[in-house]
Amino acid sequence: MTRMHKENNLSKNQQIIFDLIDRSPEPLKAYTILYNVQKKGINAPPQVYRALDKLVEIGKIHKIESKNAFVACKNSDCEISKATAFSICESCEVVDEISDVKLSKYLSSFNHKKGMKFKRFNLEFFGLCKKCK
Amino acid sequence: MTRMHKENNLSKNQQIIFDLIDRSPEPLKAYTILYNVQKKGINAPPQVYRALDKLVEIGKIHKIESKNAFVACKNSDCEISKATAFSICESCEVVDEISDVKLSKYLSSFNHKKGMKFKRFNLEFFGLCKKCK
DNA sequence: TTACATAGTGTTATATTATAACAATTCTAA
DNA sequence: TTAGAATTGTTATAATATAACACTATGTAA
Repeated sequence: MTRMHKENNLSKNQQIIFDLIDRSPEPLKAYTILYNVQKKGINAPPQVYRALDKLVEIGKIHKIESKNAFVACKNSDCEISKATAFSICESCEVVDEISDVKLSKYLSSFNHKKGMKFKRFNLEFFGLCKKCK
Repeated sequence: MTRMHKENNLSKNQQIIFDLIDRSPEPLKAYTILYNVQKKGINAPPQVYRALDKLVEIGKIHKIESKNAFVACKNSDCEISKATAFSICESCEVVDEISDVKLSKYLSSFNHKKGMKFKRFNLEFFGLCKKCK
């Protein structure tokens, strides 16, 4: 019956949750998402976490690890969330995804002395944003 | 009564918990720490989390955000945990603190286009370590 | 030395974040 | 059209983290 929204590769729950995150001016936590989609028939944590996991996996959203919160990817050419960088204001908590080609290239080509080859990185900068400083 | 171990600025609980983390070859989670220090009279989560908070604050340990786990600082000249970088093996889960002066300088002087001034960053690289690849 | 502020401790309870497990449905590709 | 894969719905529970409060220890400045 209810068709999946395969035109953009997202299932029903994935689309509902992505839309919510994408429209949010700030990172959303899993349970905040849950409360906001209960009217759409998503009732339980696993439904939310499953959609989040998938959205992270395909690079539509990113997890801000220091906040346990999720933002939509604003960086269409980030290689499927393999190289993420964020700025986080410690006062107003605003989060921005950083799209800096030089930074991204520098880190993507960084090689560990101990012989480890990196596939992915996540960088979080903290400070005060323009407004707050 | 029991003197605090002020010779090195750590209180009793802080010292017990730091020693455990420092001796561990891998990042430790808060409840793993709790189970391991109960014989020393630390009984409840808040005691562990308070010590962890303080140890992070003074730079003796770092939190690996993607794992909710803690490691001792191996990098005596990292400016009190203001600039941290780690390599994490996705297979064996080994974590190493990266001490790379060039990397550290590059990131510490990185300036956001949007006018934010950074005070601190945390970088986590993921991949396969020498053994696992 | 006292007394006061600050930091640390111990404790119970609870909040927050995340997953296990299982049955059913929907989608996709052959 | 049918089998495998992905998704959904659901209940229960695990794992991570903090609130709140009473108390003790410590450092320091009068």
